[in-house]
Amino acid sequence: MRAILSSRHDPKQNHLLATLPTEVFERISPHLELIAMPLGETLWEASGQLQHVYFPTTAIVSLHYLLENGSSAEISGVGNEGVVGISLFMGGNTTPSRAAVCIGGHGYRLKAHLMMDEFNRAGPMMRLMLRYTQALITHISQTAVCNRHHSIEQQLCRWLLLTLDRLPTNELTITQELIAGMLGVRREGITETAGNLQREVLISYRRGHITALNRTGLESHTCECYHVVKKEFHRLLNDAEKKALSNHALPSINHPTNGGWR
Amino acid sequence: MRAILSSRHDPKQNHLLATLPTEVFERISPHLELIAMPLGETLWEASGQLQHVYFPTTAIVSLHYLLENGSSAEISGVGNEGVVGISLFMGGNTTPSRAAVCIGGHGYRLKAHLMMDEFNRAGPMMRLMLRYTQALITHISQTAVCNRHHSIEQQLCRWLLLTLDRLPTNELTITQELIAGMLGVRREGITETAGNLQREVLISYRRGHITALNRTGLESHTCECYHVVKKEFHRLLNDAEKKALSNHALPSINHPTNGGWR
DNA sequence: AAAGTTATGTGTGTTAACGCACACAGACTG
DNA sequence: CAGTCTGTGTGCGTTAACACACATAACTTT
Repeated sequence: MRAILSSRHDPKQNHLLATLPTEVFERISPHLELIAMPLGETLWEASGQLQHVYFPTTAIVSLHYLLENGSSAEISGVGNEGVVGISLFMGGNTTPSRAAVCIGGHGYRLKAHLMMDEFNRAGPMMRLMLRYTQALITHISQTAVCNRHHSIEQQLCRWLLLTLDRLPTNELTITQELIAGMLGVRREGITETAGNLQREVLISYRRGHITALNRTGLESHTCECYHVVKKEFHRLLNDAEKKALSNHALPSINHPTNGGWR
Repeated sequence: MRAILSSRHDPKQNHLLATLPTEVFERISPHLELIAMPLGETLWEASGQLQHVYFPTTAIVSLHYLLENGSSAEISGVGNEGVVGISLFMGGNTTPSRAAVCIGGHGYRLKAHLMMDEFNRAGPMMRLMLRYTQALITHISQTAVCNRHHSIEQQLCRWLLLTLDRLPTNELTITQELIAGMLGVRREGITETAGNLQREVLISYRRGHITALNRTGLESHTCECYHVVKKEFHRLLNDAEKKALSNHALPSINHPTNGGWR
């Protein structure tokens, strides 16, 4: 179900794809399939087998875990800075967690076996995926720490900032209920906290929409976790990409200055 | 500072080393250096560069994060089932977290460049390390979920079980204060919970030592997180090792039935 | 425009974990 | 064997987040 290839869509809106050397990109680009990723769509259930890997451009996917008692918690989000489905090339092919679209939009997907072929060349694609995986590990780790020690307000700000950083706008289309599910807290807790942030004119919201009004203000209300994650993604996927991807004399080109992930 | 190679020590006490095909093992084994890993020793500070990777045999290392306010939380532990220093081959060479020995013992280390040489062959070593990394990601993810939703008692039981599974004995040499640091809770919380568990004759303890008396009982007091982690490690590093490591017609041999990680 | 659906607002009581303060006791040291 | 650490036990009061129960309000559908 190949969708319309309008000029509004470009695989290089995904920073990982944009970072690949031309040679690699040209090899896979005929097989990149533009897809709509509507809010709520499930990419896989816990322990489901992967048929594709997904490179979001305007969508954001939440990797999260459902507990036996029905509560949930997000492990990490993935937007235009990343790829969904790392367990494919890490060797497990599946995980105990789920993946679902939490901000609707678009993305590109690539068939699992084509990704494996490219990964198995042990070239720039492999190195890029491993670096991304390392960044993701930091993100997950920081989620663990944040869950333990920080307040709902700090966590909400962290989540909003990380999400906004992946989008061109400063408006999110999402309900408070969904956010509560991500953070693994009660919906009422989000309502109360969002109310406070709105009173301080850091955000404004209406039914199903949140707009950031003051990013600096949000940053001052969040915890160090936001900055740690940010910094690590930058270090692994921007700073070092030139030298790192070109290990073993493989040239790397075409790195956007910072890819919006600042 | 090569230590005494007594018959009590054998690199294959580490399950990853034991899983490597003979050819690979024989290539690196001359460079495996037996080291004492005394309680409290720091393998690296946050953002420190890696000189070695470590394969614990009888020691257990805690990967954890120190917050600006001084509190801490463990991200994951690593014992004889794993390796410390994955950021080396993932491409980052460092992480924002620390690594310190939390159960004293021994292990083997391998110089960073030798590990990289072997990894870069893109053979069984690489595949094994990636599978381990995937298992570690599950462990970290589950820590995040557990931190959000489960009680101190459940978490203490999880931590004790995961730790005991890595050791031949059922006695741990560790203080309640240290455990509190791992779980990121107050020491008093551990004292109280441990008191309850002792009253129920699941454990017994004295100053600096904890002995498990009833594993089944502990399992019934822990949360699903313990089982999820267990199962995933088994799936990735035992079940699948034969076929998975031997992708591309590379033979795998010498897999201990379950390596104590049941 | 009315009806239905889904999102948000607010209140009340409950609780697990916290922070602090200090008593006590096991274990090593001189 | 006394002295000194360093762990463990216990008792406060405090608090953030919880669970549950509704009221209200904003979009959607017909």
